[in-house]
Amino acid sequence: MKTKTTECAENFIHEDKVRRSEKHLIDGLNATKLARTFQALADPTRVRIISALLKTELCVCDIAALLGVTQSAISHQLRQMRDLRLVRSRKEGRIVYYALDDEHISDLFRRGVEHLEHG
Amino acid sequence: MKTKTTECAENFIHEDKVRRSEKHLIDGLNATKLARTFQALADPTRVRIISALLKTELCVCDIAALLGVTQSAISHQLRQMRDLRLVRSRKEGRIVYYALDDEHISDLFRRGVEHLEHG
DNA sequence: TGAATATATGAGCAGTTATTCATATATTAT
DNA sequence: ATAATATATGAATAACTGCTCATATATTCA
Repeated sequence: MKTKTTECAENFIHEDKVRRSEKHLIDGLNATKLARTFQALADPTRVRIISALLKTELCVCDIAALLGVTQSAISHQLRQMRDLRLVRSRKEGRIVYYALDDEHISDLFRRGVEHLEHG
Repeated sequence: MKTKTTECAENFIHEDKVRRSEKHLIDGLNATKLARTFQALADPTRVRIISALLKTELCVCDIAALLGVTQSAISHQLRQMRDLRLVRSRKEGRIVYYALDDEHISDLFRRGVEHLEHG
């Protein structure tokens, strides 16, 4: 036969290690969910929005000005974040206030910051 | 003048809230760093690789077989993860073993899993 | 009513990313 | 030396993402 092998062996090379690993292995669906969770925090603008909302609600306008980002960009991100249940909104006249809506995420966020600080 | 205003006011709308928010605001550079940290966990394949390595080291071949992903795909991801210092590698003959190299990240990972479980 | 303001949104674009495919390198076995 | 095996990697591609630009909607104000 030709020299044709990019694939690994048919059986595991280290059965023992694989068995040990299998127990904690995450399945595809949960991996996707988990990845999506982290994805929510995987953008600088979203990270800054979250940091801005840590202690108080803010209107779109002020978030945009505070971060030095376009109103449109912020609005798009906020919509995404609302779909992900990261933030909730409250309308008062023509002003819309956004606030954090998920302590899980803000908890993860805080952990991330800790690692940044003494990592 | 024409009707031309997509921009918000020149001054903040809610000085008080903005002042409160400013104190905790993350700057662009740190936001980028933080986002990159979470980015590392923002992909299903990487998440599964991490879960596979939680309790033991594994060779590339076994990781690929265990996850049902191409050797090449795994190898590419591992390279990226090594550049990010998420994993380290050790070579023995023609076999390369990978293991987790960053408890910070695996800590974040575990937190994420917790949230999945009772979230 | 009409102008101004705050926010939302669709389309398009540019940059990024995960995977595949082909192939290279390194090590072991025959 | 030759074949087989384990891993790495470059190029190409397809999908995704974040932003901009133009514009729509909603509300307030004069």
